[in-house]
Amino acid sequence: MTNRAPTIYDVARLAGVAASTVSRAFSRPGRVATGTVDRIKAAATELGYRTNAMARALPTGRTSMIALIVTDVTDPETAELLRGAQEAAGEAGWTTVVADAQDDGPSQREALERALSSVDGAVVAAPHAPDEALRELAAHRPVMLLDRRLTGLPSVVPDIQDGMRRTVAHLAGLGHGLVTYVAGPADAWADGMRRRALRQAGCEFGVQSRRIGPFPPTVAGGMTAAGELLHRPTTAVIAYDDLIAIGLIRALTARGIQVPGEVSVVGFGNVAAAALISPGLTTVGSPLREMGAMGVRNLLALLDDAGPRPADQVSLPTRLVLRGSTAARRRPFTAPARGGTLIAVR
Amino acid sequence: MTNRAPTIYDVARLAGVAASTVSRAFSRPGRVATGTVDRIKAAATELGYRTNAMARALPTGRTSMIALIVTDVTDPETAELLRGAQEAAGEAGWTTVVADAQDDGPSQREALERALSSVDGAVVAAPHAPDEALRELAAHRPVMLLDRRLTGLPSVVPDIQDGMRRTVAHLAGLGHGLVTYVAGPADAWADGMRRRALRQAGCEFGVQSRRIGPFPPTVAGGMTAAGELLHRPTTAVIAYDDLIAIGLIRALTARGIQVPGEVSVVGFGNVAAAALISPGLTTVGSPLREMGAMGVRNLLALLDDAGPRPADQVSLPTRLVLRGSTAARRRPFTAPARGGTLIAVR
DNA sequence: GTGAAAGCGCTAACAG
DNA sequence: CTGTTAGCGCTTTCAC
Repeated sequence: MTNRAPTIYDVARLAGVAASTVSRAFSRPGRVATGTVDRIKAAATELGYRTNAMARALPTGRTSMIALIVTDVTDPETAELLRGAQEAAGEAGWTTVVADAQDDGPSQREALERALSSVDGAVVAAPHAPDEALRELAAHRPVMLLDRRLTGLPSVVPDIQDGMRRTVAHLAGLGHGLVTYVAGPADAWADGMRRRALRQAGCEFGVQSRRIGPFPPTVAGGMTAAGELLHRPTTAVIAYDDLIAIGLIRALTARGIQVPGEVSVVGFGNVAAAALISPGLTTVGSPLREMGAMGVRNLLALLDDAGPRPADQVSLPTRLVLRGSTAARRRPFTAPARGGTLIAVR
Repeated sequence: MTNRAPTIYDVARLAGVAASTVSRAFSRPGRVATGTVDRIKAAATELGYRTNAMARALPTGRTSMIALIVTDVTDPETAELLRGAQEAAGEAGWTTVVADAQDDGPSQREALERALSSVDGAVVAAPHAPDEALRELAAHRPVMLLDRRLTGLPSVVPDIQDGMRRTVAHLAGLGHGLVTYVAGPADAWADGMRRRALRQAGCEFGVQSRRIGPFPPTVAGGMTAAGELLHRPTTAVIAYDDLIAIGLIRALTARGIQVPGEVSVVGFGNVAAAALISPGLTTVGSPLREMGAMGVRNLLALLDDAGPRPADQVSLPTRLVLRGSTAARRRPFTAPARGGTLIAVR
C-alpha cells in the first residue's frame, strides 16, 4: 500500500549518526547523549519511523509478546480474566496473543504451538487442562497459572477457602444444616479446593455436606444437575460456579421448586449474569479482572531478569456477594441475616 | 531453559542438503524432489525443528498473524465474535493478536499500534469508533469490519433490515401500533441501521415509532432508559441491543411494570443472558460466531494475493428468537402468536 | 532440483 | 558516548 517503511538506517542518515546509535537511542536511551537522542527522535518522528518488532525479535530472541491461553473465550469468567490481563499487558508495553485451546483437536493444537512459538511467556487460564500439558508448556517458557495451582508453577488464585468459609457461615446462620455441593469438572483444581474447603468449613460450623456431579461448568450442566439434586434434595446447595448455579435455579424454578423459598443456591465467580437473573444469585465473587492483571504483572516480573522475583503463589481475597438466591431454611421466607463483614449486593 | 533451538542449518546438515533446500521444503514443497522433502521432514522431526516465525517474517514481511481489534472483550457479543474469529484463524494456520482498543488513552493507543505493527491484517469489531480511525487503520494494512459498514472497506454485517422487519411484523401481529426505539450510541453504524429499518418496516406494517436515547449499550444504560421511557410510555419497545433490553426489563419490573404484560421488549444480538433472564428476551439473533469466522476467512482471502477476491460486503441472515418478553398489547396476557417462518426459542 | 550468497531490520560486542 | 562489524534464522534470486 505505502512505500517501504523507514528503518533505523533512514533515521540514522537523517540524524547524521550511525544506525547502531539509533538502535541504542530506542532500546537503552541511557547509553546515548541526551542531545543525540533528541535529534534521533526528531528524525524518527519526521520520517514516521516505527521500530519493527520482528526485526528486533530476531537478534534478541525476545518478542515482547505474551500468550493468553484460555480454554473458552466466551466463558464469562474467562472474559473478565482476559480483560484484566490485556489491560495490564498493554500498560506495560506488551502485546498479547490470545490462543484458544478449547478443543484439543490437531488443528487447535497446532495453532497453540504456533502462537506459543513467538511468545516470551504465557498466562494460562485452563481450569481443567491436564497437569502434564501445563508442565509441558512451562518446560519451554515461563508460565503463570490463573485460577489454579500446580506445584512448581507460579499462580494467581482466589481465596476459595475463605470464600467457602463465609458461604457456609452464611448458610449455617440461615439454619441450613445440610448442603449439597454440585461439583464441576473432576479434573479442575478449583473443584478439589471447593470440596476440601467445604468439608473443613462444614466441620467448623456444624454443617453436613454431600456431593453430586461432576457436571460441565455451564448453564446446561446446572440444569442437568437439578435433576440429580431432586433425587436427594437438600435445602441448600453450593455450585461449582455461577453458570451451574444459574442452570440449577432455572431448572428448579421450571419444576415449580422455589428458590430461595425451598432451596437456597450459592455460586462461585460473580459473573455479570449473576446479578441479572431473578432471584439474584448469591455468590462467592473472585476478583477476576485483578487476577488477570496480577497474573500478567507477575509474569512480566518473571521475564525481567533484572527486577525482583515476584511472589510465586498469590492468593487474592474473595467476597461473599449476597443476593436473593439464599434465604432461611423452610418457609415462610425470611430476609437473610446479613453478616457484618460481608459485602451486600453490588 | 533448554538448549538452542534447532535451525534449518541443523536440519540441512542432518539431511545432507543445503539450508536453502530445507527452507524450500517447508515453504514451497512443490519445488523440491519428493524424496528430498521426506528426508528433510524426517530430519526435522528427529531434531524437533520448529520454524521460527520471527525469522521468517523478516525477509518476507509477513507474520501470519492478524489482529483482532475490539473495544470491549467483556462484552458478550464481542466475546462471541472473537471466538468465531479465533477458531477460523486457528484452522487456517494463523495466529491472532487481540488488541483491546477500549479507552482511547495514550497507553492503549500505543498498545494498539504495537500490536498492529506486527500483523498482516486486522479484523475490527469497534461499533462506535470514529470512521476516521478505521480509515486510518485501513490505510496501512487490509482491514475487515465486523458488524459495521463503512464505504470503501470490506465488512461482514448481520441483516439488520430483515431482522427489524420480522420484529415489527411480530409486534404488529400482537397489536402494537406504536413502539419506542431505545437507541444505542449515536455514532454506531448499527444504531443508524436500526432506526432506518424500523422506519421502513413501520411504514410497511403500519406501526408508528418514536425514539429515545442515545444510551450506552449496557445493562446500566437500559436501566437509565427505563426512566425516560416512563415519561412517554408505549406498549412495545425495541432496544438497540440485548444488554439495554435486559436493563430495561430489570428497571421496569423493579417499578412494578409488567413485562410483557404492560410492555413488550425486544433486543438485538441474542447473547446468552437473553435466555437466562425472566421473562426470556425476544431478540433479533445475529450469527455472531459465524460473523467472526467469516470476517477472518475473508480477510485471509484478501491477504492471499493468489486466491480469488472475497466478497466485499457480506450480510449474514438474522433470525427473530421469540421468548417471553413480547406479548399481545393490553392485558390479559395472551400467548404470542408464533409466526411460521420464525424460529422459536432456543 | 539444488546450492551459494546476499540480505530482511535490528542488536550487540568491540573498538575507539 | 558513538561508529564498525557481525550476525539472529529464514527466504530468495541466480547459477549450476
